[in-house]
Amino acid sequence: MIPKLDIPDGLSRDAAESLQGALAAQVVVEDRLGRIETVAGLDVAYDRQGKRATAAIAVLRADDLSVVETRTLDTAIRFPYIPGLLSFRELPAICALLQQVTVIPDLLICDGQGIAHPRRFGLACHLGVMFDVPAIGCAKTPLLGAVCEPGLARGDSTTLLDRGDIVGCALRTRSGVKPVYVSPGHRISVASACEWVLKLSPRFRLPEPLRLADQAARTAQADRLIPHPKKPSPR
DNA sequence: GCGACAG
DNA sequence: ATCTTGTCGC
Repeated sequence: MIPKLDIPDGLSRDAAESLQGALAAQVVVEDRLGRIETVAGLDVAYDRQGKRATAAIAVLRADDLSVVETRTLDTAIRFPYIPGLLSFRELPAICALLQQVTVIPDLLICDGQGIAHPRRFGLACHLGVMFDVPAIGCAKTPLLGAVCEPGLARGDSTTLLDRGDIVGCALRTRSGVKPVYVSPGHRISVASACEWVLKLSPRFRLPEPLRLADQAARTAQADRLIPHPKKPSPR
């Protein structure tokens, strides 16, 4: 599958922000899900010098959370980390990786914000719009918004408000553990995004697809420094 | 102007 | 994100 959009190289900060403002109009914050059989978690790990990035994807079956496939890809970093412009740093690697996957998953979850963003166009939105696939942003800390502490039980949540808009929610996926910050990326509502994240987090704080992708990215990053392939991938 | 600021 | 040791708790 070919993404309908591309991220130019050597983009200036101003140009990147303008691009977000324009692309934000394409985001659909309503449920346009279709049948969801596979869900994928996407994450990126970096080396110590901040030169190379390893993107990882973990594809799971939505019904029983069994792993369908895990894949990683190493690339050079071309954009610095700037709050609000994370997608320009991580998407090149993620997109390249996603294009290697046999079948694009029915729902994507990434480590970062969706519309809970200054220009309503966080990483999850950019990814979702590029591939025109339902996407959810699930961050470990909020980027903005008035955040109230949700109840202590698993499933408790509070809405994330910013400039009069409900942009997501703080969701407790594990009793007594810090909540995660969920916001729609594309083709999904705040309510559905929260439901999916909760459903995908039966045991740990982070949804299983994201947790496994995070794990895969770090392992691959470590193996890049010291090749220790215990389980060589087939082919 | 000052502080905050996903990964 | 990454650096970085031990430690408390289920």
